[in-house]
Amino acid sequence: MAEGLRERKKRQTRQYISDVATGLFLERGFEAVTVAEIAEAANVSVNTVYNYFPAKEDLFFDRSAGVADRLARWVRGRDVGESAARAVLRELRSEVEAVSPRVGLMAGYDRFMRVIHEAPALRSRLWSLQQETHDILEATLREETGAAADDPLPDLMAGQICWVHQAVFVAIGREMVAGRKPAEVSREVLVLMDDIEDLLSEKVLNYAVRGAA
Amino acid sequence: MAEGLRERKKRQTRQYISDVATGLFLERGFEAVTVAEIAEAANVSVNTVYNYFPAKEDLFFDRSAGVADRLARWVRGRDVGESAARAVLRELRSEVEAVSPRVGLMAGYDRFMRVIHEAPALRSRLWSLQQETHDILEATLREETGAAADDPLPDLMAGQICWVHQAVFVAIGREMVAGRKPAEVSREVLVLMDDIEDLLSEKVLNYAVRGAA
DNA sequence: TGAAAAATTGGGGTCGTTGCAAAATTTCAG
DNA sequence: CTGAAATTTTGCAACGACCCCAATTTTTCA
Repeated sequence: MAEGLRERKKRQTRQYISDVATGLFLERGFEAVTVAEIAEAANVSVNTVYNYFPAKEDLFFDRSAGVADRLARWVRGRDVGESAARAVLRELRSEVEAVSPRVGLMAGYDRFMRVIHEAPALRSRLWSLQQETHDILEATLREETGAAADDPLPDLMAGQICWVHQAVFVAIGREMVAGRKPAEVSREVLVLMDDIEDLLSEKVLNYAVRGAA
Repeated sequence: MAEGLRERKKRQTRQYISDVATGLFLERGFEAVTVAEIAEAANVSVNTVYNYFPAKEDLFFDRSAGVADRLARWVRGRDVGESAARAVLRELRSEVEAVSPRVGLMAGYDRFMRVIHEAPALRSRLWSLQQETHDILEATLREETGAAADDPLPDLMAGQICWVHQAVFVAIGREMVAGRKPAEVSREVLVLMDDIEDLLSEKVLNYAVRGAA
């Protein structure tokens, strides 16, 4: 059973509104497009837009669900004998090496970045996402290491690991906006990641090592 | 001569509006206070408020001018033989040890933090400030080390140093909001700073050492 | 003292966002 | 197949931040 035609239609409508909105944003910028225009272009009322999306920014970031816990997932999936930081570095390198769209290495990603760059509201959203990523990662580290509630280390370690993540993404964003080709950026970022790893202390690189299975 | 009564009056008006606004914000929260209310309470028109402050948030952060370049100033003022990171750690420890209001160690600072915490627009502003701090610090490190324009290190080092700064401030904010006494928080944060320094690699701790005078 | 410069104001308007109640649509029991 | 119930969509009105512009008041200085 398809669990209702209603549900399907709702998801459809939601997706359609988001698509139309994203299209307009990429074409004319975030601030230049009004919610009323989006509604009209999607053949719904403004209220319907707000029924699905709590704010205008959510129309843009709809695709990026499940990004906030990516770091935490990587940490949870680390190998035996591997630390949290090294797991993240490994996964990140793997994505970069594969020129994966998941890390922004794709033709046309520069358009996305440019739209974000020009809209303070969207940049603000990215910071929120970063914060969320940090909080989830901290909680995960706390669980995985069994650290006490007043242990400051999970917080600090999450900060360091998020910094790695952020540095990589900022670099990718900058190069892509500068008009470089994904493959080029991939190679360049891989050497940057060596620099980044060099700046991490042994304490960070050896935190939360997974014990023998 | 006093360079004009006009200038004086302008500064006075500006200060007064900001004071009235801050008072209202601390009393009732950022979002609950309307710009129209502020204008009325300050005996000016709404347009005058916007003449002095580009946005509502600027009314709250008016005091924090010159915060964005504090890290850069500390780095520029480092001793002979001292690195950028160590200079920041030293100055920061000095402020924390002195229970300085400049780092939020003062009675009533919890009110500030709480207002910020509850208003997304204000949190967003803090992130902007952090970003500005980073950019200024990066530029300073580039100058001070004479690094090439495509050298990634100043960017990364600025990231690490800003992380230190941010970790300290977040900790202070959290403890103050929790209702702790400034002196207590000071002691506690000093030991946290030892943990933080422990997480920095030698590369970071020895970057941009000032040569002999 | 009077004209130029600058500050303040009021009015009107746009846009994001919310609340509410009416209207259209979908579901499902009988 | 039908009608009532549940749910979605919509229109309308409103609030608040913010902007533009022209009128007006205040300050400056020749």
